[in-house]
Amino acid sequence: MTSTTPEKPTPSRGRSDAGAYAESILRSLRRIIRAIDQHSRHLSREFNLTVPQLVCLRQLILSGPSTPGNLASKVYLSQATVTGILDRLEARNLIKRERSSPDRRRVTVSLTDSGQRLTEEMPWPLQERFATRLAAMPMEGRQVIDQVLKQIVDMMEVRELDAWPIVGSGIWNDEAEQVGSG
Amino acid sequence: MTSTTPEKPTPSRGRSDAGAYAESILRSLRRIIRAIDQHSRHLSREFNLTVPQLVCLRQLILSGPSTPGNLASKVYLSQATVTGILDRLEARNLIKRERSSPDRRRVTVSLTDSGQRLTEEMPWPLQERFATRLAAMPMEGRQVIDQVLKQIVDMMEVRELDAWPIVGSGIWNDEAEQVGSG
DNA sequence: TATGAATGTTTTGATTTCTAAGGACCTCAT
DNA sequence: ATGAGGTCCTTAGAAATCAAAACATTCATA
Repeated sequence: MTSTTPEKPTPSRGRSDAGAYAESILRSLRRIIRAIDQHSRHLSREFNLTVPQLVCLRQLILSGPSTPGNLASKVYLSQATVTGILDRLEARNLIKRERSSPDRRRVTVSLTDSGQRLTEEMPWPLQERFATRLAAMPMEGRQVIDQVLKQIVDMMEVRELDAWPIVGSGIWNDEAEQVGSG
Repeated sequence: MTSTTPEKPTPSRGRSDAGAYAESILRSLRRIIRAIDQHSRHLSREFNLTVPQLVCLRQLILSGPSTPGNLASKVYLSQATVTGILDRLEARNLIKRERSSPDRRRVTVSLTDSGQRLTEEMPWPLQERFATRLAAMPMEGRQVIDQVLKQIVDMMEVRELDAWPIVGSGIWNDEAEQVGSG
């Protein structure tokens, strides 16, 4: 309780024209989340690994042994969630956990041989069809998808300092700040 | 730090240039899902309603009394998921369930008065900040976001119905999914 | 040395989410 | 009418997901 006392439900009305898009965006997001989940279950049936599990394993290959907390931040999951995922992977002997000697609070997570092998022969974590279609698009299109998603992340994620001008956030007005890369 | 992931296109094995975008897209999607989930928990703490619950309630206002299955398809959730959500809403007396008289398999779900009232004073299911920023964008920007998300949905969703031009040409058949004759 | 703040992980408790299986009910041939 | 096969909903079982609480450990400092 406390923190921000509910200073009365926000107006909630007043979505004049933005409203239509907002509804549609919400619907699309829901469908995307669902499609990802369904694909995850498909992978699980087929290869006995879910998408989050696969993502964690891949990250371990990419960055080498790591701690749960570190891994969590790399894959954008909470520490608690990663603990659960690691439990299941450990039970199947795909990763191992060891308490570090220097700082015994830390746990070092690393791939076992069979974990390494399995991960390497697993397919890409998102839909094969999606990847295929993405690859079939003109580069420009892929770039727009990438940019738009980053923009959504930017509009959605809560971050500490949050008082910047809303005016030109986007690839439409001008090149905008970061995001560029290339 | 904001959203600016230091995205140099990753040198993922194989994937050439589509790979870089694919990695980045996967990351962004994960972050979006997380942001939505976190907002849902925030709403839950603040108003005691999660996003899926709110979405179901809003849909009931929008379309009037409905059956669980119907509701599920409107909000893009499985029937089982909606059953669970309705259980919690019913326990709080925000909706009620009645078996239909003509066809007793069906259940009619409708809002109670307090459900109606509560739903109407709840805020928009997605981040206030997101909605605000969306509204602050030029119309074309919103439109592009909407279009891109729809495109992603289209690339991701598995729709097995809709006559695929499969016309058995042999080579494809053994791989072909369970299209048809289920 | 003791003690409290900080850090890192796991546990707890709740919800969401799905598929698959179970139960109730309807329809339509036979 | 009667049973087979659908349709609709709920239950079962499992994973993911988070915040918050509980543990374990380190570190600074009185």
